[in-house]
Amino acid sequence: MSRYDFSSIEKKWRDHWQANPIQDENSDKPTHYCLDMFPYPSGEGLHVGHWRGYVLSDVLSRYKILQGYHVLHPMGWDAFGLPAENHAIEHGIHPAVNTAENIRTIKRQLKEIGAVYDWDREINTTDPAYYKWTQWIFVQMFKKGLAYEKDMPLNWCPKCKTVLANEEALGGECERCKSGVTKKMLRQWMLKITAYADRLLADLENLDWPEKVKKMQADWIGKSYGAELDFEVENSDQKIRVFTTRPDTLYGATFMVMAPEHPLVARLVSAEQAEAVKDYVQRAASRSSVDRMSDKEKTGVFLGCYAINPLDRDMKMPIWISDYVLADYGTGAIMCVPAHDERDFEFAKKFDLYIRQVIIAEGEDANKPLEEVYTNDGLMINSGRFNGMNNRQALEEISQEAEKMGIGKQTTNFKLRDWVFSRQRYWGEPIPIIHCPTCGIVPVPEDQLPVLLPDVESYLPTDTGESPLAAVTEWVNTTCPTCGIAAKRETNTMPTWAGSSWYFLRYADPHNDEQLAGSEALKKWLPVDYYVGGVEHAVLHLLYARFYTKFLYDIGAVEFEEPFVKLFNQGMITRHGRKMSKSIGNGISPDDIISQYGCDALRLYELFVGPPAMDSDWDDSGIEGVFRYLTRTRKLFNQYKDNTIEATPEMTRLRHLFIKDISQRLDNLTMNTVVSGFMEHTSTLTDLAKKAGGIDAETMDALTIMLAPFAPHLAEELWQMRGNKDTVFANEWPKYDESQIKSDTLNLAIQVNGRLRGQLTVDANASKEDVLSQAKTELAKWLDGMQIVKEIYVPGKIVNIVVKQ
RNA sequence: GCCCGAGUGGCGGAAUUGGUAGACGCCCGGGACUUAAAAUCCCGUGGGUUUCGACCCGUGCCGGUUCGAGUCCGGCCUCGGGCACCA
Repeated sequence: MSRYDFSSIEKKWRDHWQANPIQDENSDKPTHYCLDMFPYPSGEGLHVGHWRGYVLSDVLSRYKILQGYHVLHPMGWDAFGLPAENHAIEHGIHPAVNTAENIRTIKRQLKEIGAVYDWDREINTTDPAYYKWTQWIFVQMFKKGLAYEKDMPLNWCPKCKTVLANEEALGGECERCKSGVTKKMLRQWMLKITAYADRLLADLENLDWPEKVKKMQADWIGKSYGAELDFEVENSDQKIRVFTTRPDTLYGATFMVMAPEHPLVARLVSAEQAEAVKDYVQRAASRSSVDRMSDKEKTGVFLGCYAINPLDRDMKMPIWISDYVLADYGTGAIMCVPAHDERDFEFAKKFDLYIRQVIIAEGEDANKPLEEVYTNDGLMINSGRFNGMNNRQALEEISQEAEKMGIGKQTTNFKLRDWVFSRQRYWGEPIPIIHCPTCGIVPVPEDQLPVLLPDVESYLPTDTGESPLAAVTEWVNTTCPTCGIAAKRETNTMPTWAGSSWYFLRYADPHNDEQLAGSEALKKWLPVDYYVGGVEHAVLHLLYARFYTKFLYDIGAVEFEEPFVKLFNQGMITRHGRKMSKSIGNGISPDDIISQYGCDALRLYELFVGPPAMDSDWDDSGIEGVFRYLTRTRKLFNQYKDNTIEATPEMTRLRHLFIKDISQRLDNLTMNTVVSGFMEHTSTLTDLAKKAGGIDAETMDALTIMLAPFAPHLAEELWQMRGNKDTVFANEWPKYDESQIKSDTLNLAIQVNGRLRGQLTVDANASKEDVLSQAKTELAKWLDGMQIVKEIYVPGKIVNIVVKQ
């Protein structure tokens, strides 16, 4: 038997499904929405690493179809973004042209995977009919005060020449080009995602998502509980407000540090220190965040003035500025407790500031000098009437005390910052805003949406912080929709995340031009039941999409608060241990694999390569194994398709075991072991068939149906080979009966003192005494001359005889 | 520094959650078929000792619990990932 002719089989069924879809669009079955994170249509096309998630979601979709669901499994394009724009800059070709070309390639590739994508629902974020609604959402946010303009120091990527959101500038590096990010003072559009911080955090709890992703989001939102406290400044009527999570350490606050950008710095600085402070502030402003973070040692300058510790008014706290205090977290100023905070300790050591210990480990000598920072819990010392109290309790009581004194209140703080939403680039949705000299900021009226992205002469970004759109004067100059006088359009565009923050809604009703999606369609399909994609979007796309959904819920546009019920992150496929990419030259094109082995084999290997949630290394010869399996299965059906016999007891038992193993493993998403299961059980079936001279119809049916989600082309072929006229997907997933799996005999391991000494086959109904006496006969040579201490029998598993000399 | 993962044959990985470690596959070796090769099929394949019946040792390291530990507990080591001055 030679290798099976996959190419004609696969072509035949692809064409057949195109003409005869396996699902009825008007079905009234219960619905299931299985979604892939839609791709950016990169010029590199897809490599086999991308396919891992797509195969997984396709298998799950087909499984759901066989379980009687009407499944929505759509695909589309997240097509705004820098690569297309950079390509345009280099070649002078409009990004839309290049993007369309890339989409054609990837769409062809996706069709060859044999996926059940519903191409009638294809969406493209750069389509004006789509981004009309992206802009509409922005206008709604503006109306609710959630989109606002602000001057602030922002992450600026000098290479991409645009501002970046905090989420795009992790570790001070541009998410796209890895350049060091600098700060630039610019007037930018912001989205008030912080207004949703509490809900975004609280609702994580109920999501069926990987714990890792939930934790990453929770950390990113970063809620902390503490108090805001006001400190008087000596010889001044100014007060400095700080945020602290440790009010219990208030007696140990011996100095204070403010961010260099803090508005009070200029007012408080003494004449003697003015020069030094000015230098420091300027230097801090000019340094990139990478620079600032790479500092090994703390830096700072004394302001020349003192704050007063409210609980110990004799304690004069020198006020410093330092860039280790962040201007945009808390109040931009901190009380420093060097004895109990590592950073404050380091700062105090560097500048020789007073350290006062206020918490001590239980049982420790209070007079022993503090040698290193103590951050654990303990008992209060040097803290007036709180001495001897547990510090956790002191935290409560000192907070209350501060509140009573009118100098503080309990509060919470978030690490999450508002979302910098404008980009100084061409290839994005224009922000639908008009600047009018008399009316100010006016949103484009909804009936005038979309604001079309105009053509430009040059796509080059500028250094001025202005988008290339600013040069298109005939587009920029418009009239105010409110008062009608000459006005100018906003020239910034939206970040690429804008379109992807709500696309999953659009698939439900992709051609609606009245609403972003009709409520009937939304009710039918949403929220997404199963979302499959890479972990790299843990705090970007997934957080933004949750925010958008909550906002749309608040304005009544959708009826659910969380977009994705269940999330699965597939692992990366590497080659020689490295991520596949064109620049490294280790990418493997699915096109080549398909022409050599067919897409069913590729699908199976994508699953067999390793546990779906873990990274796996692509092995060129590994696919041989699954290909051989498909060949053997084809051969088996060729041989026995007409030899249907009565099921032998062994065959019946195998069928139930086969169904159980595949079903359970599939439900657990351990796809690699599903493939193992197919191989193992099909091999057993082959042996049984040889012995019996045929296979029963029910077993052949079950195998074919179970194979269908994994190798749909071959399964459909096998189904047809046996004379069936309908599609294999019209069947129901086969069921198993546990009682049919039980065998008449049990194979037991027998041990002496926990060491394996043999095997025993016993009747399944044998009594404990019976089994033990058989085992002892078998173990005679090990028990001879020994005293039996204990006899253990775990039914169906093991016998262990414990002996001693 | 902090927070997650993960360490099992030559390799990718299984192990029904405390019960026969190494399923399934790759690679490799032997055989059948063939003029030959490819393809296919069968057998072998953790290490060691061996009187060929079997016996020792083996899941990163050290210790513990248990009749029994890859799995549970305590302490380390290594690798991968995430966050990183958030007061």
